[in-house]
Amino acid sequence: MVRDSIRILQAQGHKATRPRKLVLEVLGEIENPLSPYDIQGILHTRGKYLNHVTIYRILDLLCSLNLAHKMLSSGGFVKCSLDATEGCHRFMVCQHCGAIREFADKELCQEENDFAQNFGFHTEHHLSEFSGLCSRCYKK
Amino acid sequence: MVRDSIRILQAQGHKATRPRKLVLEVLGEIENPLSPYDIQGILHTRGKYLNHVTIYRILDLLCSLNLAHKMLSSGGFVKCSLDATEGCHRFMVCQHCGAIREFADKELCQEENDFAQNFGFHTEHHLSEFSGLCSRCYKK
DNA sequence: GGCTAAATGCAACATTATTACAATTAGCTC
DNA sequence: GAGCTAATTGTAATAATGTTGCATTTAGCC
Ligand SMILES: [Mn+2]
Ligand SMILES: [Mn+2]
Ligand SMILES: [Zn+2]
Ligand SMILES: [Zn+2]
Repeated sequence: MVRDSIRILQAQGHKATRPRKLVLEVLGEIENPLSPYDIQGILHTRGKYLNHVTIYRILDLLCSLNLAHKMLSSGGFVKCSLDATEGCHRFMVCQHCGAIREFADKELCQEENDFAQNFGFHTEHHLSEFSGLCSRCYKK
Repeated sequence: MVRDSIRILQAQGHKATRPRKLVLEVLGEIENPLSPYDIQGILHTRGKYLNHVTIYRILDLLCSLNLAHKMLSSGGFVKCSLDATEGCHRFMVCQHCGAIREFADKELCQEENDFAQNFGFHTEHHLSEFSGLCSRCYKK
């Protein structure tokens, strides 16, 4: 996964730098979306330092290459996660316990593509967030 | 629309204050999502002043009552718009010209509800953002 | 190992968001 | 309509997030 991203990076003429590897490493292993400062914090606990400006720039690059994606998080912050699902990022956010679950579904994408087509809109990326109650919290 | 919101506000024991009326007024007439500072700016051009803290608090309240909603904007900021569509907020954002078009679709909601149900998730709000090319930019 | 464009770090700044507390006001009672 | 009071707003201070310009470093190349 991270290796793939680095290959794509290089194939597009970008360097495989230490900061880029570190950011990809974190994104690759943490399931939840992460803000730039989240990433900085995680790396900090591992004794690695990256300037926040650098992290912003790396995330911008990854997004522009579709290797990562910005999304709406429960708190409203910009987050990024590795783009394992080619333009489809969906999240279920529990309003009660805050749990976030990411998933992808190509059928929904198709429906959305068709729908947008009616407006002459050509869709490339699908982001969505369902808020409600997770199975645990719903039972209560 | 705004009148309705005020009624709901009062029914829940909240006061119909001048700042709340002003924020609702703006949200009700501007079609695009607005950030707290957007709202402050619009009011400013009309000779009305509201402190940004007040606006944040009002938007929080409106969201908690489902009278408004936070969303991902093209720039990644938190925006709010009046909730005319009961838990369904969908946006098409053109990656080229930045145009934002809001819409709602109950069929998509149904599909999403069903999908989430498979995970035991009970969906209450649907947010989605399609990014791609609007009809104009796609032609070029 | 040196060269050079690309990338990072740093500093300064801009914007957005939150907190604590004092001042004001909407809605109620009389 | 005047007075009362809890709710709301404004103010000030601060925190968190995001951007820009420029000096320094480094990856990829010869
Ligand atoms: Mn993507
Ligand atoms: Mn809503
Ligand atoms: Zn839950
Ligand atoms: Zn366009």
